[in-house]
Amino acid sequence: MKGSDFIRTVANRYASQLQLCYPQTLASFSLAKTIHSHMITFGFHPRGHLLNRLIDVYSKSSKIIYARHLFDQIPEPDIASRTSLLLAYSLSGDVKTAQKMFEETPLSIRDSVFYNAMITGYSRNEDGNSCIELFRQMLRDEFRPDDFTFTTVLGGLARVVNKVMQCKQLHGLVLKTGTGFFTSVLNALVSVYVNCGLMFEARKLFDEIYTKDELSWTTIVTGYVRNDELDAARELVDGMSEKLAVAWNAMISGYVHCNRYDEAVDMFRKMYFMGIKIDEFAYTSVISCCANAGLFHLGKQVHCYVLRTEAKPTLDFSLPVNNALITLYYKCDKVDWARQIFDNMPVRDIVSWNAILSGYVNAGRIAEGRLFFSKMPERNQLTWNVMISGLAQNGFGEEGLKLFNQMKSEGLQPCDYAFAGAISSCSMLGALENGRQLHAQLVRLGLDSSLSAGNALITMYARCGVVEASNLLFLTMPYLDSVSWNAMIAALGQHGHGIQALELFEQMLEAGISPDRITFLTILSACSHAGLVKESQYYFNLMDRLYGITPGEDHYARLVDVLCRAGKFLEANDLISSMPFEPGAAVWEALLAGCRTHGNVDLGIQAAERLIELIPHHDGSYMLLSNMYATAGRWNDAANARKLMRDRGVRKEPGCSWVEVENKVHVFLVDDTVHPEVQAVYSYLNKLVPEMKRLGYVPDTKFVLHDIEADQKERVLSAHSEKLAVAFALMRLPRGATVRVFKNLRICGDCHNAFKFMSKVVGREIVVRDAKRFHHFRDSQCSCGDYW
DNA sequence: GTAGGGTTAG
Repeated sequence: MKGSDFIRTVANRYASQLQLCYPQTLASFSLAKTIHSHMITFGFHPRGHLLNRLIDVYSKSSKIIYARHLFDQIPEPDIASRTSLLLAYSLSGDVKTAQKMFEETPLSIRDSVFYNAMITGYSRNEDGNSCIELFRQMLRDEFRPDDFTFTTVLGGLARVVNKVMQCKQLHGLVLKTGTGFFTSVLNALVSVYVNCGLMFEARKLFDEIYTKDELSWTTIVTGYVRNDELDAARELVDGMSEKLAVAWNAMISGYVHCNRYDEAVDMFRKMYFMGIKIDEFAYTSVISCCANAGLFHLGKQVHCYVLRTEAKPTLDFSLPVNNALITLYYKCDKVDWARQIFDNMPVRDIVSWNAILSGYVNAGRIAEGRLFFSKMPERNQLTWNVMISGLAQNGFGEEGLKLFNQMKSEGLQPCDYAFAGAISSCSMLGALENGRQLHAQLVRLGLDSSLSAGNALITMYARCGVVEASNLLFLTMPYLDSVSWNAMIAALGQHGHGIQALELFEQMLEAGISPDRITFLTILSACSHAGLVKESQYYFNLMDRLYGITPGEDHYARLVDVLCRAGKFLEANDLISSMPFEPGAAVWEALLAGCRTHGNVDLGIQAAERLIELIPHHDGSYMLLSNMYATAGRWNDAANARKLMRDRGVRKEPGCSWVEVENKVHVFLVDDTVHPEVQAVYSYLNKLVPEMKRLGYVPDTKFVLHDIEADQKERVLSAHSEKLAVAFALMRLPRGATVRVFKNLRICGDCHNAFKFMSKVVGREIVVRDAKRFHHFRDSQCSCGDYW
C-alpha cells in the first residue's frame, strides 16, 4: 500500500468515526475530542473535509474556542468551515462576530448556503429585519434563493411587526422561483399567515399543499390554537388519520389557555386510551390545567402516573414538568409540597424559583417569601412583580414601595405590572401624592395604556378618596377588562354610590363583559354600603341562575351583612341555615357586626362565640363582642371578653389613623403623645369642639369602651386617633382643601357624628376611609347616610 | 456546511 493510500484509509476511518458524533449531544462532544486527540497522538494532521467535520462538530457542541482554534490553523478556510463557525457564533448569541466573518468572506467564494446560514443567525437572534435585509442583498449579489432561504426568511419574519406586505411579496417570489413545490417552504408560508392572524389565507394554502407532512398539520393546527379558533383546530385533529402527539399537545395547551379545562382533560384522557405517546409536553400542559382549574386530585393522579411511567428518569429532569407540579401544589394550598418538589429537583431555573416565591406570597407567608426572595440566585421582572404586589396585597404597603424603589436603584426598569404593585401599595397606605407621581411616571414612560396599571390606578384613586379621578380614568382608558369594571363598581360602592354601582354593572353587561364572582362580591358590598336590601337579594339570586356562578361563602357573608345591617335578623338566620356548607368566619363576622349595630345582644353573643371558636387568634371577634356588651352597658361582660382575649395571648390591633400632608404620611394613635405637633392638635380641637357644640354636637360617651368616670369620658373621646388626624390636616392643609384621613379600624360612632359638625364649622369636606368604606362629610351630612 | 411544530412562573 502506498503512503497516500494509507493516509486516505486512516482519514476515511476517522471520518466515519466522526459521523458517530451526530446528532450533537454532550456525549458527541467528548467523542469528538477523543477522536481528535487520537489524531494528535498519532501525528495525523486532519485536512480538508475531515478538518471541516471537526470544526462542525465542535461548533455544534457550542465549543467555539475549539472550533476557532482549528479554524485559525487553516491558511485559506473554505466556505464549508466558514459556514459552520459562522453559525456557531450566531447560535451562541454573538451575531457581531458572525456578521464580521460574513463580511470578511470574499464574494467569490460565497454560496447560497453561506447566505442562508447568516440569515439563520439573524433569525435565531430574533432580528427579522436583518433577515429581510440580507435576503435583499443576496438577490443583489445575484445568488439564487432556494427552499432553505425562503423557509428561514419566512421564519425570521415571525418577529417582525406589520409584515403582511412582506409576506405577500415573499409569497409571490416563492411562486416565481418555483420553490413553492417544497412542502417546507409552504409550511413556512402557512406559519407566517398564521402569525399575521390571517387564518383564512393560511388554511387556503394548507389545503393546496400536495404532500402534507407532519409539520404541515402541526402548523395549521397550532395556528388555529394560537388564534383562539380551537373548534376549527379540533375538527382538523379529529379528522387526521395519523395521531400526531404534537398536534394533540397543542390542543391541550390551547384549551388550558382558554380556560376550557374540561376539554383539555378529555383530550388528555383520550390520548391515553388511544395509546398516543404522552410526553413531557402533554404532562406539563395537563398538570398546569389541574393547577389552574384547582383539580387537586386529578393533578395528584397525574403526578403519580409520572412517577410510575418508564419515562420517569427523563421526566424527573424535566424542568417544565417539575415547574408545573410546583404550581399545581401551591395553587391547591400545598405550598410545602411544592417546596418539596423544588428541593428534590436536580436542576432549577428562574421559573421554579418564581413559582415557589408566588406560592409563599399567595399563601400570605410573606416572611418566608422575603427570605426566599433574598436567596434567589437570579431575578427577572416577574420576580420583582410578584414580590412587590405580594407585599402590597398582604398589607405591607410601605415595604412594597420600598422594594419598587430598590428595583429602580438597581438599574432595572419596572414594567407596568411592577407599577401596578407599587400603586396598590399606595392604595393601602392612602398615599395619594405618591400614587399621583407613579401615574405621572407611567404617562411619561408611555405605559399608561396598560390594563394592569390602569386598573390599579382606578382602585388607588378610589381608595385614596378621589373617586372622581377613578371615574375619569375609567372613562378614558383605551382598553377595559372585567377587572377594570369590577374595580370601578367597587370604587362607587365603597363611596356609598350604590345605585350608580348597580347602573355601571348593567352597562358592563351591555358592553358584553361577563361578570365573575368578584363582580358579584363588589355588587353585594355596594348594596350593603347603600342599604339596598331588595337589590342585593335580586343580584344574589341572579348570579347562579343567569351566570352559572355558584355563590361562595364570601357571597353569603355579604348578603348576611346586608340583611343584618337592615335589622332583618330572621331572614339572615334563614339564609345561613339554607347555605349548602357550614358557615365560616366571614358569615359569623357579618352577623356579629349587624347585631352590634342593632344592639341584638343575644344573637350577637352566639355569633361571637362561634367566631372565637373558628379563629381564636383574631382580635376582631373579641373586640366586637366586648364592644357589643359595652354598647349595652354590660361593662363586666365587656371586661371578661377582653380578659379572655388577654388570657389567650391575643393582642388588640391598636387603632391608628393617618393623613398625607405635603407628601409625608403622619400617623396618630389614640391619646397620641408621639407625634411632634400633637399638643397643637389638642389645643386646636379644644377651640373647635365648643363651636361644634353650639351647632348641636353632643359627645356620645357610649362609644367610650372603658368603664371610667363620666367626666373623663369626653376627654378620651376627643383623643381618638381619627379626630387627631382630621384636626391635624385641617390645621396644616391649604385653606379649603379636602381632608382625607385613613383609619385601620372602623370609624367610631362619636367621631362620625363629630365630623359632621366639624365639616359645617370649618366649611370643608372631610373624607374618612375606615376598614370597610368611605365617609364623605360635607355641610353636616355624611355620604353614608349614617348607614354603615 | 444552511430551515421549519407542541411545554412551565403573575
